[in-house]
Amino acid sequence: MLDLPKIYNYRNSEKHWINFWEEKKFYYSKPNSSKEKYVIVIPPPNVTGVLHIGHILNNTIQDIYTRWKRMSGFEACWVPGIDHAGIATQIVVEKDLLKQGITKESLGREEFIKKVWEWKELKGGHILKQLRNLGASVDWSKERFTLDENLSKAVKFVFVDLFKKGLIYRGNRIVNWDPKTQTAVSDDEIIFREKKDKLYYIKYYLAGSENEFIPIATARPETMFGDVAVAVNPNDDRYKKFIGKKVLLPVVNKEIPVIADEYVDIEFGTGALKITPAHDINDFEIGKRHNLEIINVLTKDSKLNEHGLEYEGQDIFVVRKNVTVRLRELGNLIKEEEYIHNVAISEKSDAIIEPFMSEQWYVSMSKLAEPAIHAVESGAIKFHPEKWVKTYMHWMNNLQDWCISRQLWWGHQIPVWYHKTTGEIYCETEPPVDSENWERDPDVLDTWFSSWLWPFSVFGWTGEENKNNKDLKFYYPTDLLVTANEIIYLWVARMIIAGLEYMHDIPFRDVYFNSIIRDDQGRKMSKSLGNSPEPLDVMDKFGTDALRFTLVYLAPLGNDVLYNEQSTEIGRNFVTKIWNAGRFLIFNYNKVNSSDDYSYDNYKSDLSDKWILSRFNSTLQSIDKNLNYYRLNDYTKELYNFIWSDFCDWYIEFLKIKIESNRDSAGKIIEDAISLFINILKTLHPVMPFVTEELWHAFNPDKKDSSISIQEFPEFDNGEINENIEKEFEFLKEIVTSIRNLKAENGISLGTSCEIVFLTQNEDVQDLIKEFDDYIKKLCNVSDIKFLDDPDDVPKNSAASVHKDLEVYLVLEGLIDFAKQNEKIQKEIENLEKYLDNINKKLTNERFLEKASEEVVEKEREKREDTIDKLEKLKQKLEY
RNA sequence: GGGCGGUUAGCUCAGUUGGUUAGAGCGCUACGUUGACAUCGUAGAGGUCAUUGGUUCGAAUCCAUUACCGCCCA
Repeated sequence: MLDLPKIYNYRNSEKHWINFWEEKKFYYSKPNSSKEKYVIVIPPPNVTGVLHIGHILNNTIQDIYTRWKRMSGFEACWVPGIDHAGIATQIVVEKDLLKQGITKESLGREEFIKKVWEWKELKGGHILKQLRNLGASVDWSKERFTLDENLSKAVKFVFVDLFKKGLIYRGNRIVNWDPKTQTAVSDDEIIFREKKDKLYYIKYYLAGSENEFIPIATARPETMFGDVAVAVNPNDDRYKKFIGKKVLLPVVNKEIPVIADEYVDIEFGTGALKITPAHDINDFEIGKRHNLEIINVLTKDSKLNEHGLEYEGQDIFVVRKNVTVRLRELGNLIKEEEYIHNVAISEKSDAIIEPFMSEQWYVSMSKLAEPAIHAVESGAIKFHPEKWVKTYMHWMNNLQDWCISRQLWWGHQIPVWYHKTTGEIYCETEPPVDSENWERDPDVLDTWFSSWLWPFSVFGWTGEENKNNKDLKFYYPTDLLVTANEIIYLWVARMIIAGLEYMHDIPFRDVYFNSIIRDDQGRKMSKSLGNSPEPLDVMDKFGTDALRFTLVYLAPLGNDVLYNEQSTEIGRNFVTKIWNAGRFLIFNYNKVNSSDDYSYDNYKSDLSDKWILSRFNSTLQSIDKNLNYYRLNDYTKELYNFIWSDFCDWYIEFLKIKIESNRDSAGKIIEDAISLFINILKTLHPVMPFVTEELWHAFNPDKKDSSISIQEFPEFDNGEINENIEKEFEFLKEIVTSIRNLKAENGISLGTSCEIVFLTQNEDVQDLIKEFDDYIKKLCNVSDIKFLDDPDDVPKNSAASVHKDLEVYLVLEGLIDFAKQNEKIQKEIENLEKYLDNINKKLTNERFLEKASEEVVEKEREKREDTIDKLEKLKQKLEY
């Protein structure tokens, strides 16, 4: 083996192994494997997307499971891909074109779409290339795009099928209208932002009256042209007398009724509400209940239409000003008040969203949802953490129909044609034969309408005709979905619905909702805040393994993660630790094998060897449990503690001494240690693929064409786990620690050699110390060890520590501060007395003795014995 | 307004079916460079487990209450 360089060059290592893994096609999967499959489909990122820190966690988790299952003998398959992101992509390309002075209208639909494809080929899907840097073990041969031919076929098939089943319909509803991009957007594409506005108080005079009026408070006077009623709460004494009468709508001079509705909040504003069903979702609902007319007063670019009288053609914000002026002139304006409220903004275009009546396509959800509710209720699909089941159910039981049409050009155009003369609707996957007589619906489908088919469309599903193709049969249903809880409705629920409707089976068995990563002040990472570290920079600065490890280590199941770049040091330091442990082993292997001072012989394992094997197997057992229960941070913590504390701090420290004191079998000793270390590397590989691959190859110079990623994941052996061995070794550790402690307390550096006296009557303890006296001497820098069995023989000038069946004395003439020692012992005695009091309280409590289990009582008795014993010895010490 | 979470060391968090003198990492203090590692080692200090009440022999853990914080939906 070649000695390792002092510093691990992760940059070279990462570049090298990424190319190596791809060249060797290790992660390509075949559907005819004899192995059991394990499948994950990636949540497809936007074609316009760039990698952010949340992607790193999400994809690292998918990679951990893919690599773990692959090493555990499964045919693992992780499918990568991207979605076409209708609005976002269209906006990006439109902006690009505008820079050259070109509008999409001047190009026409067909030419514009060509431009979008050109952009996609050139710049789109950059995020997948970034994902390569993460070491994602995806099957690149299966990369998919939601606008691929087959995936498009699937979308068309589903639309036509649902239409024919009567589950897709066209309706005139209020939608969230983005006046800038002129399309409907879904609730989920909207963000709310606080805005300072004004609340206008307006008199609506009672018809025929000069002085009686109802005061109305509104933030949107410009919509009054669409007012069809005034609503008050039926329990509001102020307005009871007006119910059923009419008021005169100012400016418009039209009479509208006063109606009663429980919805009206008596406390808010004046307690009277103007009802504009076309421009407010709540008004729309009230209008429906009272059978009111719907008057749309806006155009698609949010100007007033013909209902706006003299204001027709003016932008709504201009109208707001002008109407207010007019109302003041007319004497109808009572007052204006500052008003802060949340305004809906389009996430993609930043435009203020306008509730807008328009004709859109809808999917009727309630019937489709039933089996999807059952699938989660019955546990066929499991959520991790489980709490999201509640959120899911809450939504599923209050389902709204899904608006799927978008007034865009980029996407799947709706397969519906209208007859030019009869108006008849034709909905098929292929255009009508006499196409000259038909006009196609210009709208495209919501991007999620293709994403909801993702778990089977990626495997070639295009409809009924091939639902049993080879890939689907093998890969569907998939095993795990890893995603963010933000899209539980948007995507997860809909995939379950689609899977059950079209594959008659759930799309995945387990759903893991990964943590949301926030900055160290708890704020969401966002571009506008600039609080998101650039992942590629962090990877370059700390190493990819370091970032992967840190994020998983910090991400507890079900909670958010507060992250800042500096915390990546956790991972970086750990990588360094592992690297150096590997370097130490190789260095010693070479030393032992190149010198005549050492030889290879069989070696009978001692307590420390049995202990580390026991610890390793316990660790393996927990790893298995933690990965199965999706406790990923426990998986990393377990490994971190085992490697750092057990393997490095203790086992390697013992190993150094062991090799020197067993020179004839040093070869065997180091080989055993290396084979254990290689197994450790395998357990670490899923989360840290690069450094483990690098080290594995260093230890296996003859396996140049292979990879740690296709080795077998170590299985735990219950027979190696031995509680007694662990206890015994822990006692040994306690002895070593107590000597170091005595030295530190008395201001004696570890470098200063000194003498130790052990006082014990217990032969097992004596044997243990004798067996390891060499280790104790070296680990604590002790020159001499003596045994005593009579307390009277203990040297007067010594500091002591008391243990079960053992007292340890540090002999150092003249250097011990006895006052300080006594103080410390006194404190310990006080603590122990308090502790003993508590135990005694329990043991004298009859109800405790009655009701607590035998085991627990016995444990308390033992504790009492030990404490009394220890107290006694400590009190003796005080006498010196 | 409705729903779902959270509150444990200076900071970030573990603590899985109630039984530990409540743990880890970072930070802090002291000492240390002996052939893996200063991106390190050895040791130490640091907590009324948000409040109040209840259930229980026993509560950080279960129930209720209050306060504060966060998220989702309207």
